[in-house]
Amino acid sequence: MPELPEVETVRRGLEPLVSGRRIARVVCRVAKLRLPLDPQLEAQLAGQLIHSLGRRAKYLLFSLEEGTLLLHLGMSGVLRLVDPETPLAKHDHVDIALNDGRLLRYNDPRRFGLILYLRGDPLSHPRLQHLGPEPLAPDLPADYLFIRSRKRRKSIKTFIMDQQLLVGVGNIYASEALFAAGIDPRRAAASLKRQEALRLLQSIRTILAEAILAGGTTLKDFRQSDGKPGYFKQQLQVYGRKGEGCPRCGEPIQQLVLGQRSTFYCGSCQG
DNA sequence: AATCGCGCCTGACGGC
DNA sequence: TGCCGTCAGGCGCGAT
Repeated sequence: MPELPEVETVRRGLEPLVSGRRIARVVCRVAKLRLPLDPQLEAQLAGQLIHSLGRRAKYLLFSLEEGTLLLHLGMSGVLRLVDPETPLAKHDHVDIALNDGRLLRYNDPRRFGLILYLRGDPLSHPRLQHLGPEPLAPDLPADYLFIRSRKRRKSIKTFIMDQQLLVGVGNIYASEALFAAGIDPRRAAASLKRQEALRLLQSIRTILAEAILAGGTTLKDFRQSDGKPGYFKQQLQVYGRKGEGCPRCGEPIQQLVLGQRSTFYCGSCQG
């Protein structure tokens, strides 16, 4: 569900509210998300000061006095700061009570999310160490995508969604970036000319940045940390718009499946 | 090494 | 009304 802009939106919303707070206690109501929750989790976190809230790829990283709390929202995870009297809803799996009385509440119907407590350097954890660069890093070379795409035969759309290549691009923004760059999602990655690959990376960066400014995209589940939806859905040009007129040329938007994921594009603008 | 397909879960929706 | 199939923002695994 959440791609980079949604996770970053959550991070920005929560950061000022959790930094400097102490974790009073933790309550886990479900045994298993993507992985079984560590039975020690409640004890490991209790009493710890939260130094800061960071992000790597689509992971949130709570930097604690001792170690790091890693949290991934999966497809349907929602993390919100709520008042303690807020009634429990279905799929409210974990509460992290802070010393100011409020609760960080994790809700996740599909339970593809992940919550993990790590000691030591979180970036060297197996889940994080093979991740590609951050697309919004200022020092990412403009020709990074071009260089890496040589000899890669898979479709350019599945290629840019590969988190080992580049992090943060999921199914929505992959279609959007390819539309913005005017590139057919079915083309082999290696078939992109230099200028096309440069344009695509630039489109990815622009769209992710704009989506962050809009507070992310809400299709159904996603909520900002204050409970409001993300507003980038209104700016989606092709995703979810099969049959509607292309915003550029008016031809109907096409839909197909690539790598088992729905893909939207304009057959006439994206060559 | 790279690529593909599947499975993990629940819920919403459309067709019959 | 209900049942059934399909689909959904992610990721890791095993087979090829």
